[in-house]
Amino acid sequence: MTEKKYRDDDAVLKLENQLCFAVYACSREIIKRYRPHLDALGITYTQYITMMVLWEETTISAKVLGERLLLDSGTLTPLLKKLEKQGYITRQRSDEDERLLMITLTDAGQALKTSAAEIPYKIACDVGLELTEGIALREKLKQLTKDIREGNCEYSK
Amino acid sequence: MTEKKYRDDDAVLKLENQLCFAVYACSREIIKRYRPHLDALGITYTQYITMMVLWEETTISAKVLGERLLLDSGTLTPLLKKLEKQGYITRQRSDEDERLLMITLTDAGQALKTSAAEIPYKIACDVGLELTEGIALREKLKQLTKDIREGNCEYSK
DNA sequence: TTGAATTTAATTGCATACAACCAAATTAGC
DNA sequence: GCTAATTTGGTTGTATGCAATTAAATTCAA
Repeated sequence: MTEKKYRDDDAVLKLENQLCFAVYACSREIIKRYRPHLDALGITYTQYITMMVLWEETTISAKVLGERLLLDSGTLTPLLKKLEKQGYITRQRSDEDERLLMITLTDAGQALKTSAAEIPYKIACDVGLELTEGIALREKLKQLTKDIREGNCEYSK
Repeated sequence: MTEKKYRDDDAVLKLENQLCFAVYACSREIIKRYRPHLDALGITYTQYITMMVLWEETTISAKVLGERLLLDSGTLTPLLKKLEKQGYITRQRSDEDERLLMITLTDAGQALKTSAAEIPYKIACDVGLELTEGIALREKLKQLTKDIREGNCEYSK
């Protein structure tokens, strides 16, 4: 039983036992699957989820966009400039508050939605999860993300 | 019902409905939680999971290491050079096959494991999942990663 | 009302990720 | 044995991610 205890202590630092690595690896593999479909549209994965927010909102401040995507300005600023250069969005300061950078979907950006519409179906096929199972997994991950962000554990600062 | 159909079509491109974004966002938030603990050790998250494999194997080829971590040489090569510079590993060509770069844990690398041993417990506290629930989520993600990599769907190339 | 605190983007620096390409070593066929 | 194909790392270029800092605009407070 001493030996068993030894193995258990070691187990917490084994890669295969890490939830973090399971999430991290899965994320990268999923995004890799999107690439060929997104290459056809000329956008990256991060640009794709950014456009997704714009297809819902049409106009949104960079700050709120960052909150939705959980990305900060260091990531968003260059990404939004690229989307502007590609003609999918416009970037202009708010009249009421010059600090706010308002992002607006262009007609070309709206048109891109039509091209993107088939992607989720193609990916769903890859994933091979039942719809209800996929939804359950997604909601579990959302809850986990929320818990981690709120961090109600005093142990870790 | 026409209106309902319209809403359903739109739903597939909504950010909140994407499993990919749930995984992607969760991954980044988890890694963000690791940062303060890993900063104390002077390593990054990717270096941490790399060391995790070395703590199990002691010696491993760069190729097999990449297969374990699902990372390619473009990511691993500079990362391993940094770990070598920090004294945690050695990099040397195999005698039998000069193409193979053998990575070996040093004493300092082994010692680092002791410092890292508490991290999983601290993170587990943040995550706030029941053990069995965390295991279930982890295994679900592993299966999903496997399915995506194998990609038994002819629809997406 | 005016100087301090706050908010919001942008910038900088560092560390991934990964596709595409390249070079060296090895193996396979003939 | 010798050449072609394969294997394995390394390099390059592009695009994130994110902490830390800066700068401009706005709000708050005495």
